[in-house]
Amino acid sequence: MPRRSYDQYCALSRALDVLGERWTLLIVRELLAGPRRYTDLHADLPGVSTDVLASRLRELVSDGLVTRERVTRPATASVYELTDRGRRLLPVLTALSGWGAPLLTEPHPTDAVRAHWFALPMLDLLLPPVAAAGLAGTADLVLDEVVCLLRLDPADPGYADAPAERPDARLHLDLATCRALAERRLTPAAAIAEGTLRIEGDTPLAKALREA
Amino acid sequence: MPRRSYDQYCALSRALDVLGERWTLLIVRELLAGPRRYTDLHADLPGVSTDVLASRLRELVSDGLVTRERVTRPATASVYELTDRGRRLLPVLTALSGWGAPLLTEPHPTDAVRAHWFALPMLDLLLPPVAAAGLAGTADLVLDEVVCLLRLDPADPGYADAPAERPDARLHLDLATCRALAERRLTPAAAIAEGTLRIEGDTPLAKALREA
DNA sequence: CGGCATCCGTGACGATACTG
DNA sequence: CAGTATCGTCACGGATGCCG
Repeated sequence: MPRRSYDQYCALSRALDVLGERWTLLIVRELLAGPRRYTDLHADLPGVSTDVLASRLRELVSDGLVTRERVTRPATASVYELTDRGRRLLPVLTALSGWGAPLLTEPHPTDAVRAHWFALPMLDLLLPPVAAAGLAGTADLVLDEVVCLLRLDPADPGYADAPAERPDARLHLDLATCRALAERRLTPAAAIAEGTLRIEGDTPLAKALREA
Repeated sequence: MPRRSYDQYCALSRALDVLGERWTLLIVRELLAGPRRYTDLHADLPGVSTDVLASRLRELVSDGLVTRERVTRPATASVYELTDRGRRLLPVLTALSGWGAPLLTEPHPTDAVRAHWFALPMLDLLLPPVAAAGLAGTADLVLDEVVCLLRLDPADPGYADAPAERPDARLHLDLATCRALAERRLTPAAAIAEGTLRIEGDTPLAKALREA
């Protein structure tokens, strides 16, 4: 039985037929941080009910955006991972994230927060200068003491919620600075001058980031 | 009473709180073609029920993406128009449209079709070369005999479903060519060589498009 | 314990009819 | 023309239960 469709011969409508249901794009956001088990997804998506999560994952697999693999260690579990087609949603997520940045004012008391949710706007900010310099590498994002990894590779950009073993650069900043950078109210150079952004490392990538 | 929210401190979630409901982004797509009356919107969004359309428009107005104005000529009507904030959704729509392009294979028998729905992928294709050349202007898109207007102005891109009075260029192509271009299976240069794309005009903009 | 399936209450949605 | 009113249906959210 086919899913509900807009029945319009339009690329946007077709994309929304696949992605438009509740939670779908947020699941993709989680999976952009790397392979995830069902329980991890459920933990990082507070409010999603178990059946809706299972249903969305099934749809994502059948639409070719996600693969599912069973593992037996440490426990029997399903691991979900984005396919290449799914990873190509990164520009969609960064565009949406960029548009939504001004809506991110003060946190609501009931808001959940995860560090890797801020990787999306930072990728949007840092990937262009890295690409312009013809570089690729990784950077740790240290946001209010919590670390996540940015894969600053124009050919295969992404992020993870764990720090890298040997990052090419390490960025220290707080939430307010991150928001200001995401909204383009502040340039990286100005943030460095202010002292609210610190970029460690002596690799070409770290230097390129400092000059961005 | 507040609307349903994901309650996540994340720019993407915030964007989806505003845009994630059914029909919302398709209404924005329609309004990117210029001011529209309620009846026009209802006609170009087959399947949307009157109450849902009215409700979405109210939400869009209250979220600052759309303005509503009452006019009395030719008849008493409401005219809806995107605000600047709403127009800034163009990159989001082109990203989604670009991702969805490969899903646009053969039309389903029940699919609706409108010429200006193809303006989105064409803007995505043509805006970069126009911007790179430092130009701005308008072009008519003649798609299987149906015409719509592309506003190829990097500072204020958009489209309309009516032809321009004096377009700087005029593009003739059919649906299959349009799809191939949108998916990047075909370059404009190759399409011109094949004869499936014809670009008329002797303005700098027309020349830039031919060289793209 | 992880990964769902089931049940149920609520709200969103779609179709039609109707009104200022 | 531009919606509101009504109603049936389905999607969603929360809780519970089952099964390897």
